Amino acid sequence: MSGPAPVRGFPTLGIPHDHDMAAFTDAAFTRRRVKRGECLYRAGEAFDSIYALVSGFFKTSVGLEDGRGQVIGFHMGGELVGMDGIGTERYTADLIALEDSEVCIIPYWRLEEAGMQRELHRAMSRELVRDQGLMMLLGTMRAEERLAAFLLNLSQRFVARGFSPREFHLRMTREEIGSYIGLSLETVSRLFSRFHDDGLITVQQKHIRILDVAGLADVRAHAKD
Amino acid sequence: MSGPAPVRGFPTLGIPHDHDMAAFTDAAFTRRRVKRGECLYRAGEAFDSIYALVSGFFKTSVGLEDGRGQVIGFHMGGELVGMDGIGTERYTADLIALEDSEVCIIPYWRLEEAGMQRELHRAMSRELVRDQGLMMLLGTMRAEERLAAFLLNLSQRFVARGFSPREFHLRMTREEIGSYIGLSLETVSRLFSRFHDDGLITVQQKHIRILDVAGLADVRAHAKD
DNA sequence: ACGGGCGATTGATGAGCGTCAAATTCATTG
DNA sequence: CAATGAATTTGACGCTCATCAATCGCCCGT
Repeated sequence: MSGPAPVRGFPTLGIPHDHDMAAFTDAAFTRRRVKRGECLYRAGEAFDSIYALVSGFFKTSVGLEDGRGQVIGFHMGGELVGMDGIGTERYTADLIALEDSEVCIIPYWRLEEAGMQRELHRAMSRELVRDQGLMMLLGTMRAEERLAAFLLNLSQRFVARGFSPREFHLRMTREEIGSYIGLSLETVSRLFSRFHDDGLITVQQKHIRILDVAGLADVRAHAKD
Repeated sequence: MSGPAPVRGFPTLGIPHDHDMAAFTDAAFTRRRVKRGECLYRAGEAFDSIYALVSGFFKTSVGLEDGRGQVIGFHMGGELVGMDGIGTERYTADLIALEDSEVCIIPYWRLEEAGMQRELHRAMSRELVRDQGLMMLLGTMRAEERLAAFLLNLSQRFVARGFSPREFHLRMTREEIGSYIGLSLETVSRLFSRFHDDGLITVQQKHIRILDVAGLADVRAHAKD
């Protein structure tokens, strides 16, 4: 009696395929356009709605009273955000658009009557798994591995949405990347340069092209050597 | 137009008060006793049930194929675990009892017919917030602050369950603590000794007594000095 | 009760990465 | 189009914390 083989996959930092989102972006819910830099909700505000991201790019971040804060997630079209507010009736993080975007506003109470709870469960569960991946990254990986994992994850999510997996524009600053993966902005910049020198990627400002996917995956996998 | 003041609280690493758990531990669901070291589910196994922890102490951990792994949560009576399996129909982490314990087995499909989805939403949302706290800890805090935050969180959770907030038994090893908060077991041990020398706590093996709550909170709050 | 083994403590050493600083490039606005 | 400020790059330095190693003590089972 061996049972199913344990899945020991590498942390995903986000599930590439968010299917079944069509139900959330249906015409039944009101849409809203948000411009770059705009904030959909802030930590502490009363919770009322969940947001289905239709298009664009977002970050969620939390702050400490002493000013220190951290980016805890990047989000793109097809993802659901705001579920952190269900438990306490208040959002616990800020959601900020990193480019002009569009969202669907889904009042929480309407989920029940719409019979979309299964979808909500799945979305929340996926976020729990995503968080597990980020905690693994922050807890066990070294700087190189973190950035490689970050880039590969972005690549996966872009390709799942019909964009090129090898060439994309970063919507966030080095500082935001560093905050997300637990590094200083200088270290992030240095690692971009090193990956560039090693022929793994090309970097021009926020434009990234991945030249050697396998090489990046190796960086991510090998602890030290 | 100022809006509600943003709540900039310190990461909680777990919500002390898990009310409304009574519905989950009702006689309607089958109970099971697990002995120390036993495993309720493993990463990769087919998901079917959620578990309501009645009594005892547990850890959840995930592994990497190269052997590196991490403790991603400690759980005690009154908490709900296993929701990570909903999205993929497979658990994504191991759940292991750290002492003789008791759980309620809640088949996922029975949640709907029991009308307990609201409770499930709340429980999952609280876990999302807990994960946010741990990511903050792993991403922005220094070693001292991490251990102080860990101890204060344990204290809060114990008192919420009717135990003493200032005196308790650690159910986990130094290695498991270190894995959870992103430090080596040696650093954890050294910090226990330092806190002891500073008069903040007394440590005898796994028996902890908190002497100076405010002092610990200060360690947690002050970045450097 | 006793022995074996795991967990914990403590020290020494150095690597990794944060911090400070300066120069450079890019983006945005008047 | 020029100018100002923000974002990025790169270097130098040092601190924090991981690693390696040895010892000690507690807990468990026989």
